Amino acid sequence: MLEERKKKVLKAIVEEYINTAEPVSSNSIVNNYDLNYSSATIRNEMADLEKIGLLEKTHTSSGRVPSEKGYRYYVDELIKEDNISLEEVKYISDKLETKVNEIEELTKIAANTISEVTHYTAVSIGPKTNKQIIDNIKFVLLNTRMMLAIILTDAGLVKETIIKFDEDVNEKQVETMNYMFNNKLKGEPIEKIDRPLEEYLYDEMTYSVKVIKPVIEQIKKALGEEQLHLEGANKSFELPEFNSLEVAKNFVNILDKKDLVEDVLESGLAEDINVYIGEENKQDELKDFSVVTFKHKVGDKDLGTIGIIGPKRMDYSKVISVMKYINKKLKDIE
Amino acid sequence: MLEERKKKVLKAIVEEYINTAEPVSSNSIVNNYDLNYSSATIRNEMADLEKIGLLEKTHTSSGRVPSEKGYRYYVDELIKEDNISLEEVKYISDKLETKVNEIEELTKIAANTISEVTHYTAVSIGPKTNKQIIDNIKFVLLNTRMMLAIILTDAGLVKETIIKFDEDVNEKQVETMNYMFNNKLKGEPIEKIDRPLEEYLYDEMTYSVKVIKPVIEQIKKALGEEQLHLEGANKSFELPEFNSLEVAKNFVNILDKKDLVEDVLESGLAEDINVYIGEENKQDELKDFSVVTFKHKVGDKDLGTIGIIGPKRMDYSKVISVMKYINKKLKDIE
DNA sequence: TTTTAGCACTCTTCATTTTTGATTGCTAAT
DNA sequence: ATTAGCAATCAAAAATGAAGAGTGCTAAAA
Repeated sequence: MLEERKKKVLKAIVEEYINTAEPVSSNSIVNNYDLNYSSATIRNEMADLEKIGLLEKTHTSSGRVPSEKGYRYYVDELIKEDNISLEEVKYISDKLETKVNEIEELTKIAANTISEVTHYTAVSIGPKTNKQIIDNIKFVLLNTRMMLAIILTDAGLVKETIIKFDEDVNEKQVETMNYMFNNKLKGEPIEKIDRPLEEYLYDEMTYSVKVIKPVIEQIKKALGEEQLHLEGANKSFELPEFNSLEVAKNFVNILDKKDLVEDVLESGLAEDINVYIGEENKQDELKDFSVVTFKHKVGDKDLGTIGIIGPKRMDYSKVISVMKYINKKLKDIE
Repeated sequence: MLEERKKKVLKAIVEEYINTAEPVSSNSIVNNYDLNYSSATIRNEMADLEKIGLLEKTHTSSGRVPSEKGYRYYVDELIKEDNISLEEVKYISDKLETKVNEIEELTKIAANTISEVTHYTAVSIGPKTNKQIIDNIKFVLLNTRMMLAIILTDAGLVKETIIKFDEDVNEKQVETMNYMFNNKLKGEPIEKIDRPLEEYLYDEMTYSVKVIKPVIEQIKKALGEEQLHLEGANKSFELPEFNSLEVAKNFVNILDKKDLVEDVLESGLAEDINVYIGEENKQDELKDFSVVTFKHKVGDKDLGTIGIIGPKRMDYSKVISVMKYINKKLKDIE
């Protein structure tokens, strides 16, 4: 347990560093934060905080910079109040009130809003489908060789996909499919659309493999496609840490790897807001960045995940407050 | 009209510069290209080419760099043969053979392929819908307050969109809508879904505005949404010109502005391949970049546009060859 | 007339040195 | 326990200098 004054010093240094991106000197916090001690006293405290690994120096005569452990302590112990202004609350409420017909659309809007308010890069991904319960499957014949499959889940998710055939298909066949698929799948989780089901259907239906196979294949493909979305990639480039070409390049590379970003969004374990600082990230590529994510959930229903990827020197207090507020708002909507 | 030797010198300089990104000296092209003259002779030619504005110097004692006019001359007059290898042809053919059910998907794959083969950043956008002829409109009731609208066009495009209602809707209403919309719109271009049509439908149908209005609104919205797609943003960052932070930042900013990229893709006027070099771009933001685009078209049917955004020092010969080949292949598929 | 060898001149790049200034840690006084 | 004061440290910026790549021009050669 840290003494009260040490906490104050650490908090001041973290916040000053978040603001300026420059190593923080003993003098600068004496002047700008209400610590009525001389710089020498602060220096002693800083030396202590460095000893227990919460601060770091870039070189012997430089100011201090928070270590990852320092940020972690700050996030866990030193941010108490919400850091969100009335204007921001208003702005967020307004944007989330847009009428949308699809959950994915809402998630995108939320990601966009977070990026706008925090000035960091946001990513989002639609709901994980494979655990969702199938409520209804509809097939609609578009023409003799083209059909639309529509899958509705209990979470209110609607997925459509086009299926093309190599031979003509008629209404009667589609009706049978409608019956068979619903009969077999209604109430089951989406992941049930698997190998055994395929075989069952081959057996059960008299229609050729040429008809059933593309249906199953395409449905699986469509449901598997995670729709990744990116907001405000350019915003990060305004930050001083992105003046290093290496950092900028790494960042672009990360955003370009969809699998990686997906993995980042999916690896959040906490109930509400996940914060991963630098090396805490499971992904090697992210060890110089911080990530904050949350799952948009109503009950057990997973409706998508939204995250921010930014520098370790991230305004955690703002980001977490905004995310909490948006998460709450989203729950209200659904 | 340029003398033959001057053409050779210009070609050599442009190609050397495309390869090395370094100002080209008289010596380097004497050694590496088959110009059997002394460096002094080449220097004289270079001075002449500079006088007529095809070359530039970065400072008095530096080698030459092509001017935009120089690149233009190179593109228009100096690239004759296709610059595409057997391996590349094979690679492209293989990738385009992937079975896809939607045109947008095919366009994405094509964009990805172009990016892979040329190592530049590719962007693509789905077809402009408003001129397409409506072949069929289908409405499918998903539940009492949710409906799916499916629009098929003569170009083989299928667009679906979900529509939510504030009041319950029944099958009979949907049937009437099916009839009315098709009756009024089949054979008409999509842009016909406009104000007069709305009013006509309000009059003609007995259902409340609460039902008709969201249908029209949402259909218009869904059809208006251009699906922008990006491939290989990170590839550009490997190029030496992107070592300048300013250039890198500009580039990220461009890619982030969807309207701008859309505009870039849409502003191609040429019949097949459009090449815009630096200041030739209508968009201010692109004056330090070059853009090559083409429209994926079958007959009059617009099926999407694909483009590359890269440095002015772009391998025009490779990019144009690859695009021509892919364009041809795409036509074969449809 | 065209081409080229040769050389002075220009300018960038890179490495090295010097200067400046911010900041610390320590010591001794408060 | 706190702080004033000061030497020591180190990065960043500025200044200096040497090396080298490339040109343009002139006068000779083809």
